[in-house]
Amino acid sequence: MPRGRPRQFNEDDALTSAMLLFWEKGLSATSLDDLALAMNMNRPSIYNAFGSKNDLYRKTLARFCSQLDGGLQEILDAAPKVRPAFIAFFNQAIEVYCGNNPPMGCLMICTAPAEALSHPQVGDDLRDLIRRLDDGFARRLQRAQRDGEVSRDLQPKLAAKLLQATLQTLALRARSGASKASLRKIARYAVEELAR
Amino acid sequence: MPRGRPRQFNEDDALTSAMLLFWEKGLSATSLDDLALAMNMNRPSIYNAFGSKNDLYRKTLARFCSQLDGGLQEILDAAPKVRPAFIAFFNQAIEVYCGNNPPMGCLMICTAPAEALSHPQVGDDLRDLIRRLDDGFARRLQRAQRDGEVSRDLQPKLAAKLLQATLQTLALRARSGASKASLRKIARYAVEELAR
DNA sequence: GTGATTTTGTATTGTTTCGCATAGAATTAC
DNA sequence: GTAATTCTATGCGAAACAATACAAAATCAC
Repeated sequence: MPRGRPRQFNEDDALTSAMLLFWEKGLSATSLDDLALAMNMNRPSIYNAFGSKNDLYRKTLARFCSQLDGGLQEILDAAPKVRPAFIAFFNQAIEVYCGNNPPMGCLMICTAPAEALSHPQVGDDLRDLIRRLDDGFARRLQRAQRDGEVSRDLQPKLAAKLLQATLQTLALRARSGASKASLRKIARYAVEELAR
Repeated sequence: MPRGRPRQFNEDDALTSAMLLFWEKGLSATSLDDLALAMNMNRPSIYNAFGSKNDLYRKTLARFCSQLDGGLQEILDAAPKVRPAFIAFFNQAIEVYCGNNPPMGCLMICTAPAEALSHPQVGDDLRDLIRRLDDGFARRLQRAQRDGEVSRDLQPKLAAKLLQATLQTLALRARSGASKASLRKIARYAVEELAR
């Protein structure tokens, strides 16, 4: 049990509120006043709990990515057949990318690149996510190759990068207003053409 | 010949300087002081010549895109064979994306999504570029289909969207530090798998 | 030359920004 | 109870911000 005055806010909820704001407006365009309002906290409490604005942004990135890279990787591994696995993965991503109003795409892909050069740590976060997804996709394709589900002369590492390109285009297109249906078509075609 | 005091700056050079700054830092993180310094202009002169900071950003977007969508579309149409055409297109894009130090990717793809929701006109600019590239790619694939270069059951419009996904991943990966060589591999594999 | 016109440079507007200092409130340990 | 601890709340302050006002400077038309 902590000693002092109990916190008035729920750390997880506050982080979610911050994430939604960063997701919509990006890092630079979001002010601490905006955050304080949305998180229902005073600025000093934010500093105390999460550090600087940059720290807070990176914490929202980390949680977003661990869910994406964890929860979705699970989907990928669960399904026994590779193509339904990827289809389910992409459909879940589409739900996230289009799940807000207006659709906001991917927090990382749509807001981090703009900051990556000014804030090297954000660049590192971006690079890490890309690499983890490349690796996860490649492993799933290699498994499918062992299972004889895909051609022997498919190149898992390169195909994985194009499947991630597909994920990225879903994020960007979602943010620019594309419909779920059109995104699902892209995903289905990508899986047919790239994992065969 | 203009009537009043002659301009001390070259509009094209000034726009280029502004573009490089926006390209590196994005719209929100770039201040008018930064711009004035880089463009070698006073703030009032910037307003007079280019309007508000948003207007200036969108003017840099417009010029960047017209070069991308014009100059590169030319490459695409010039080559008689579809796969070399796309390879040349992607290699040219890689040169642009990795042509600065550090590599900055694509001005539109790496900086506009973050602003797209707060500034609807930027969202429109993004949507327009995506649509124009989809259309240009699809037309080139249809031509290849008429020429018998690619399979009759290839779906040009969907394949075009995946080729654009390839272009986008090149931009994002360039900005997160990937080497030209690794990007060229991705491009080559994408053309092999998607335009066949 | 004179007046019209456009750009330049200085200065300043009022706002917003981040991060913190400080005092007050709420809880636990003893 | 009292002291220690931790969070809250008001609000400060120095800096940065976008945008404009205004006069001086530089050109053209005539």
